Formats: sequence, structure tokens, C-alpha cells
Amino acid sequence: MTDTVARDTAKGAGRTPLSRERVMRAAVDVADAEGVAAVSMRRIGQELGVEAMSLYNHVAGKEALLDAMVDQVAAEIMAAVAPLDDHASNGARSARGAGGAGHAAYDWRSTLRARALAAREVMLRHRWAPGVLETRTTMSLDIVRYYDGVVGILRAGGFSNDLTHHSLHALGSRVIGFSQELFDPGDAAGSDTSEEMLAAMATQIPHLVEMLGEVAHDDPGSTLGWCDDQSEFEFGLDVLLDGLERRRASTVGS
Amino acid sequence: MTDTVARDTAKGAGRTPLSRERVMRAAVDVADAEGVAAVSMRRIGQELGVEAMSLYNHVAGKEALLDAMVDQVAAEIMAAVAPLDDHASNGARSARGAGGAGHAAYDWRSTLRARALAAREVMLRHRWAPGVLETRTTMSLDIVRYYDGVVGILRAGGFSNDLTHHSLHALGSRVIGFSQELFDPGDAAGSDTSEEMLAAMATQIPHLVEMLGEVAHDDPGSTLGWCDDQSEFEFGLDVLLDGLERRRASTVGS
DNA sequence: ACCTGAACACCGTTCAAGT
DNA sequence: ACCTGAACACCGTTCAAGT
Repeated sequence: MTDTVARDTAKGAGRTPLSRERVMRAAVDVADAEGVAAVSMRRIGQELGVEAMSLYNHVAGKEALLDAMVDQVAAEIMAAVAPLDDHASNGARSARGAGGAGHAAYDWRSTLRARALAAREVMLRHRWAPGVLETRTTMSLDIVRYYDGVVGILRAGGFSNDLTHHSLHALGSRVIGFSQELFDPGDAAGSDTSEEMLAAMATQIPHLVEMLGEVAHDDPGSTLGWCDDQSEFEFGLDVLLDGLERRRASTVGS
Repeated sequence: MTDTVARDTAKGAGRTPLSRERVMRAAVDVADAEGVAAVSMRRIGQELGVEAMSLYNHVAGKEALLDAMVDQVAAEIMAAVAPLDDHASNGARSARGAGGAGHAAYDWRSTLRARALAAREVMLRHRWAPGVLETRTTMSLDIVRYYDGVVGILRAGGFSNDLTHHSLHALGSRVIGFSQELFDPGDAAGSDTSEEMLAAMATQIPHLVEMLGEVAHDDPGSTLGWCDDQSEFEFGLDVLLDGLERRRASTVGS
């Protein structure tokens, strides 16, 4: 499909010029469609009708390209959360300015929850992003700004800086829309949830088998891969938010 | 140091024979010392005084080798937690056998907490393990058995199977000793936490700068990289355990 | 200023050949 | 049965050469 553009090689007549922007966008598209493993310099070059070596005129190398891809996702997240709480950061200042102990009738939980869910929607469009994010040695400015907003929300909600700090660690990646799905019980059971298979595993993993059996029984329509990632994400987020609210409430005035 | 062993090439006289066990152990050692990136078939072969292709007689390929490495870590975790709660899984059965609604005076929180911290100690010896774990398509049996034990502890503590299921998702990787450290505020600030630098960043990330400033001020000895990973891990774990206990308590008898 | 071709030093893996 | 050497199809990256 890029043939018509790539036909004219060096003249630059009808050809869209290469740019950092175009390189990054092609890489994101490939990663979205086929995973990060498919992102190689040669492949991205091919996608743009150009030799791999040409990319080096616009990005310093593979690592810089991955950095740019993360920046793109971070920008999308910032754009998604911007309309949700543009008053929150100001709220933090006025609440503290009012005299220290005051925690306004500001619904930090709902604000933070909405922010996390909005970020999650962006992450779901770029499932490679969490994995790549972890490998970055230097953090995207927009990611830092995202967390700055989280701090602003917590502070506006009456959290001390110390409790805010602990809260960032406790929430971890959940506050930016994903959690490491190390364990999906569906995978544990394999795709075979037949009675015989469950019985065979019962000696090795009796508690899991019983749990799976009961949950599957209560919701028969979803015996296979029945974990609703979205609602499980929300459950975990709410458990954390509840626990943090209790700690915040027990520190007011101290 | 392997020279003396590797000198005799084909006779097998004084030479330790290659085995799946030795291959795996060499790979784990290299990963512990230099990271997973250093684990290549050629490198592991070299480590064992053998050509890379010889490894294929004992492991199916690179992916199978990574599987074996994860299995090793999982086995270490199982060994570490085995002495902590060998009565717990039985406890689950008797509590349920007693008549359904009964939740014994069984300290599930302390049991689960100790389990997570013991697993964490193993993970800290193999910092590459979490990352590799995520890339596995099929889960190690010992990992599944670990989670089976977690289910046993929760059931013994009075959790319904449904709440147990949600709890697994909520705890995520924390219950097996690590949490995705996406965000370390120390990294955000960079290694330069000088007054001038903080001032320059204050416009971009005002809330973070203020938080960092205050936390650093309260604990001046640790201005740089002052996040205590261990206690932050424990804080997050406790927030979750508290929230889950509240939910468990509110469902007894229902 | 931007793009290219050839080359270098790496990968994982296959396969026929050795012993 | 186990190990090897050469080869294949990939990587990221450098560099001199083209226009």
C-alpha cells in the first residue's frame, strides 16, 4: 500500500518526507497490530518505503525509537485525563493555603478513579506499552506529569506529602491504568476445564480447582477465560482506594 | 575457571557431563550476575565450555531454557514458603468441613503476609525473574501451586471462593513478592535534587517537587534514592490486606 | 541534508557430519 | 548418544559513498 508513495526514490517530488513523527507513528502502528517484537529498524523502514539506515537521520537508534513510542502513549494519556480534573491541581493549593489541617469536600477518590480508568483505556489501545515502559531507563516527561497530577489529587483530598508518597508506591501501576496480570486463573487451569481434567489436577492444586469450579458454576456462561479484566481491575483499585481513605482519615489534624 | 574441566573435549573422562540441570543453573547464574539480556545460547555454552549447539541436546531452545529458569525460581519460592504454613491448607478443609459459615481464629493476614515477604526474598535474589515471568505463555506448575496455597490461606481465613478470586486479582504480583516499580519518585527527579533543579522543574511538576522536597526535608539523610522499597512494598501489601479483611468481614454469614 | 549498500558483530536455530 | 562446524535468516549499528 505504500508502493505508490515509495516508487519515486530520491527526487522528493510527490513523496511525504521522513520525519521523527512519521517514524514514531509507524512504529506505534506496527506494535499495536503485531506487538513490540515486530518493531525492528528494518521493518519500520520497510513500512515507510525506505532503508532501515535512513531512520537514523530522525531517531538516534532503537532505544530512542522506543522512548518516542512511550512518549506518544503518554501524550495520549495526558490528553485523555486533561478534561477530567483540570481544577484538581488548583484545589490542592487552595486547600493547603486555607490553613493546613483542612481537607475540603473534594472527592479525591472519584477523581483518581476516573483518571486511572481513562489512562487504562489508552493502555488497552497499546497493550505493548506497559512492557516497554518498564524497560525505559529515563522516564517520559508526560508520565512524570501524569503522576504529578495524581499527587495533586491526593493533596487536594487531604493527604499529607508523606502519605501521598506511600500511596504512590501502593497504587503502583494501577493508578496509570494497568496492573501486572501475572496470574490469570483461567491460564492456570489451561483451556481444558473439563471435569476429568479438574479431577486430575485436584491433588496438585486442590484449592484452585475448588475455587474455579464454584465460580464457574455460579456463572456458567463463562467457564472459559471468565475473568473480567475490567471489573477485576476496578475491584483492586477500589480496595486500594478504600484502604488509603481510611489511612488519610486517621491522620487528619495530626 | 571452567578451563580445567573443559580441556578434555570429547572423551568425557574427567568432564562433568552436560545436563538440563547444569544448563539451567548456568543460565540462572548469568542472569543473576548480568541480567537476562546476557543470557544467550552462545554465552551459556561458553560458560559450560561447550558449543551453543550442544545445549539443544538438553533444552528444546531458548524459550524452554527461560521456562526452566522460571521453574528454578518457583521451586526456591516453594521451598521458602513451605515451612511457613504447612497447616494452612488443611486448615482450609476443616474450617469448611465444620459447616460453611465458620471462620476460625486463623490469622490469614499474618500467614499471607509472611508468605509474600518470603517469596519477595527469593525474587530479590533473581531480579530478572518478574520480567521473564511475564513473558511466559505457560505457567510453571510450582507458581500455580504457590497460588493454590494463597487460595488455601484465604479460604481458611473465611473468604468465599468468589471473594478469594477477586482477591487474587487485587493482590496481583504483590502476593508473590514483587510489584511493578513503574514509578520511583527518585527517578522522576533524576539524580540531581539540587535546589536549582527543583526550582526549574517546579513549573512542570509542582506537586511532585513539593512532595519530594518535604519528604527529603523530614528525612535529610536520604535525599537521594530515598524510597525504601521494602517498607513501601509492605505498606502497599498492608493497604490491600486491610481492605480485603474489611470485605471478608462484611460478607460473613451472607 | 538526506538516503543507500556493504559490512560488522551479534542473535536463535537447522542440519549434515563427526566420534 | 552426544557434540561440532558451517550455514541460514534474522538483529542493531557504523561508515564511506552517493545524490
